[in-house]
Amino acid sequence: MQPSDPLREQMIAQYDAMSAQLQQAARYVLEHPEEVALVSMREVARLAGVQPATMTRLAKFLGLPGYDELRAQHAAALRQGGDGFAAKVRKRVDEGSERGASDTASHMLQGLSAQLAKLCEPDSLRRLEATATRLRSARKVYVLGLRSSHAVAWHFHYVMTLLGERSVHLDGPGGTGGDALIRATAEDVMLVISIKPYATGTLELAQLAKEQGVGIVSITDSEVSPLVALSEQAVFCPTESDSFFHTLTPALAVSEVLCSLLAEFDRPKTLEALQQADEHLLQLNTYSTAIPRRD
Amino acid sequence: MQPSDPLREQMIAQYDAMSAQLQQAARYVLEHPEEVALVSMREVARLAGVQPATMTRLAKFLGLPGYDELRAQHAAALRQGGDGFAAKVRKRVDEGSERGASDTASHMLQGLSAQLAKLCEPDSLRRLEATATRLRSARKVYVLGLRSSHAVAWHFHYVMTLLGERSVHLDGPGGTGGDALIRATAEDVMLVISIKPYATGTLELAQLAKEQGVGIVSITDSEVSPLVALSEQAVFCPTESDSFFHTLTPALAVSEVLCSLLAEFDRPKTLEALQQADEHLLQLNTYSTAIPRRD
DNA sequence: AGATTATTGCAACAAATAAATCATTTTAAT
DNA sequence: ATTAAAATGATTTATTTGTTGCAATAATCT
Repeated sequence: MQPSDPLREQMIAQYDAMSAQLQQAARYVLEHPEEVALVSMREVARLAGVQPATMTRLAKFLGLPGYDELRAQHAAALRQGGDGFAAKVRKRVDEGSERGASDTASHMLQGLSAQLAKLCEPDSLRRLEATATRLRSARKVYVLGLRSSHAVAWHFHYVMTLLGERSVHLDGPGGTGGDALIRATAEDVMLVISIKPYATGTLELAQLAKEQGVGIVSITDSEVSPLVALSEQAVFCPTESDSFFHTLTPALAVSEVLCSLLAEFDRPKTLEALQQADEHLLQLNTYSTAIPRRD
Repeated sequence: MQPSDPLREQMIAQYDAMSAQLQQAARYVLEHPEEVALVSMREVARLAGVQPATMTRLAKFLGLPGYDELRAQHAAALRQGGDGFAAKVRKRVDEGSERGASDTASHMLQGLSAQLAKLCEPDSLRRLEATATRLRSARKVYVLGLRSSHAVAWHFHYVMTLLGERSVHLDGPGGTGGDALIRATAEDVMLVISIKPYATGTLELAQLAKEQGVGIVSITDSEVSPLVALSEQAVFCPTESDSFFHTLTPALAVSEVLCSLLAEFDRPKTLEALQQADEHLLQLNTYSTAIPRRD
């Protein structure tokens, strides 16, 4: 299946050096790698028509400490194959192995990279497109994301602001964030961002908005997120990382993709809006390329 | 994964009827179907953070005779997906031929994925580690990021807040953001985040801080960023994307890695801080898993 | 508030597992 | 043909597995 599987190659290379029973076992393993990963050794032995002990001996013959290692390797291969899209990105994980803290960092970044690659699965793309389409049809877009999701919500709103005046960020000092919903109608859509643990406030506001007839679309972390029940459309993004915290990076990526899709829908208008923004910010001296000196 | 997986659908449908522990178990199973097929029940339970018995109970709740059946079904699904390598490629080709918004999205996500992978280069890792080390030595960490970088700055600050009280976010209503610098000293460090176009305000504040003796570290987009001249350490992250906008996703990823490295430096303290935060937020009823009803 | 129910954690259990050990058979060499 | 040597089969053993029963806890209802 995979030409880059060193264990497979080794089995093929050493096949002729094996005894009859070992060959029979090896042949079955080569032809049914999934079974090795999925069922017990005894079952594999039975299917291969050899004694259980033979499987252990095969593993040792290959220089492995035991059969468990043989299964582990096949399981790892199946995990990669199963994930499909993320597979090619993940393959470098074993190779990295520098040292110390940069090891942690590297591992984490590779994980994130794989997660983004996973978002390219057809199902995710469909959801992204549907969500973008729904947002496009809205008169106003209310953006809601509390606590950790605040960063994503704010950024989405910020970009939308550059694009036009349709976006309203539901956040404000003194807990007045929800006030902007007062005049929300069924023509509007609310983009809700929330990942586990779900902030109570987010769910309450989303629920309220829905009762007002506002369409809800969401970026969340699971099919069983409480947001799903409220939403017309939802995009799912992974949040796991091998650090102490959940990662927001995939959620932000999703948000950026949505912005991008919305911008693409009407390129001329987008360009015009961006140019307006540019001029405005230029006049305000918002940006600079050198370190300004103060008076 | 496959929309036609009846067990998955059943779990999603009955999710709301499950108890808390059952939900936690089900969520893990939904998000990691391969693991269910590949490792033992006790291991799955450990990974899901529930008791072994809960996995058995989940299986029974779903109407299955026992956990073995749950695994068998997942194994069957994985067998199909595993050697369905060809099927997957075919699906991808079909998808490609229809061209559209999902094409843009897919392309963008793959680009982002590649950019994160690129951050694993030795030079980047060195810079990440050095920056984390410098931040670690600080008495206080001032976090500064305006305009588009606000999202990253805020998120970094938010995570650091969960970890302890060393972080100060330089942002506030009415342009008072810089005031917190009043008592900044040479023992402190400022983390500045800015990408092109560089906000003037960011550069000004950073410059001011440096004159006060505050050490500067930064996340920025280029070796020739104006921040480099001010900074003791800098991490560079790509920002290009094939959309109209620069992407912040790599910058956020870098920020998350920094948080993670800082957390790793002192694991016991981190765990304690997180537990404190948990308790605090629990008492405030900050989080919820169900849609709350209002009075 | 008290009673009842459901939920959860714990520990014990029998079954099944992989590995190790020993006995038997087969093979090859002198 | 006899004897080493290797290979195979059977048996045993220490773990590990999935399950179940029971007490402690939390939630719900009257």
